[in-house]
Amino acid sequence: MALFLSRFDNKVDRKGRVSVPASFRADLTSDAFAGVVAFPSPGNDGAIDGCDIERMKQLAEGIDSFNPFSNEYGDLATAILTKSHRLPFDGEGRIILPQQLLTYAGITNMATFAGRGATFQIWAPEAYEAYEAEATERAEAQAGKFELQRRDKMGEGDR
Amino acid sequence: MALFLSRFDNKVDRKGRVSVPASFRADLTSDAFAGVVAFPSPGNDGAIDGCDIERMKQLAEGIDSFNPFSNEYGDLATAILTKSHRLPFDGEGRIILPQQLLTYAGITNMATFAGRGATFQIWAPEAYEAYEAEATERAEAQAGKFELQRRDKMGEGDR
DNA sequence: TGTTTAGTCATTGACGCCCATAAAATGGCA
DNA sequence: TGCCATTTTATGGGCGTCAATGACTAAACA
Repeated sequence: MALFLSRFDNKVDRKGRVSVPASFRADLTSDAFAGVVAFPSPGNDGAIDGCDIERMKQLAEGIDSFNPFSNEYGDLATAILTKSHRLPFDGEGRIILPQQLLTYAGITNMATFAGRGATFQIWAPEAYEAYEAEATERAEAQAGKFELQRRDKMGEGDR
Repeated sequence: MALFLSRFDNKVDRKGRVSVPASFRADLTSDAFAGVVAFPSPGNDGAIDGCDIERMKQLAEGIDSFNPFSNEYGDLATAILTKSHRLPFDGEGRIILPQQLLTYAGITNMATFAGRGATFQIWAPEAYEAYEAEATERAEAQAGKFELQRRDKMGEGDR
């Protein structure tokens, strides 16, 4: 599984191109596709979720396990799959963020890449600052709970 | 499995021809057939469901292997299979949408292609806008349910 | 022979690909 | 530990190619 860490603030040029952090690229390059899959985050308003093609395939297969003509399938496909974009790397490891995503995230000059383990997010720097402050506060409040959760998971794995 | 993503709004010319998004074409081209299989969506009124020939075969087999004496599924099979069209690509990757489907979907000048993973849909742009708004709202309300589903899937994969 | 239908060619604008430069990180060596 | 050399990364710009679409021509039908 991919492991995206750290924060990077990169420039968006006139053509809408952004360098994807070099440390992310290896995990985003496979035989199937070399680039990012990006979509408006269902969880964080103003954030773009990014992941590799494999993860998106898993997501699509998960959705496909519903009846294809059901509301569940349609709603999830519409909220995620139709709003997703394949963004291939150019020779320099850059991607072009579509106008739609730039507008949604309020990105103009700079884009903040925030590693989140299996996925990452792309934000307008100011928006990320605000989010980080809130999220950090919440994380501290829930730190104890998280430790417990993690120990349980690891226990399962050992069995 | 095919992975159709994103949304594309393409022009429909006087003869009912539309360019299929280039990124869809690879997944729609096989030895068996190069083109789209299209039928009125059983799930969304006003939408045309599109897929590759392989998926349609699976659909036909799925229906066939299910209780063949069930009226519900018999009707559904007839509705889908009889109303399906093979729409081959021309030299430029365009298809001709039959009058019947154009009328059904209310498509005149423009057609919206909406990627849905293993399949995609074709809409009149205005109709899609309205649907997207509803579907996104419902999806947000059910986000928790979806997360649960995904976690189950990933758990299975690890075992 | 007029009219519709499908296949082929032409245009234009966006995007992919390439090269150049600058800034930063890394490693070697004194 | 401090300095220099080398490599990697980030960024900017130019140009060719391909996708989307419009126009044209040939074929089929009445």
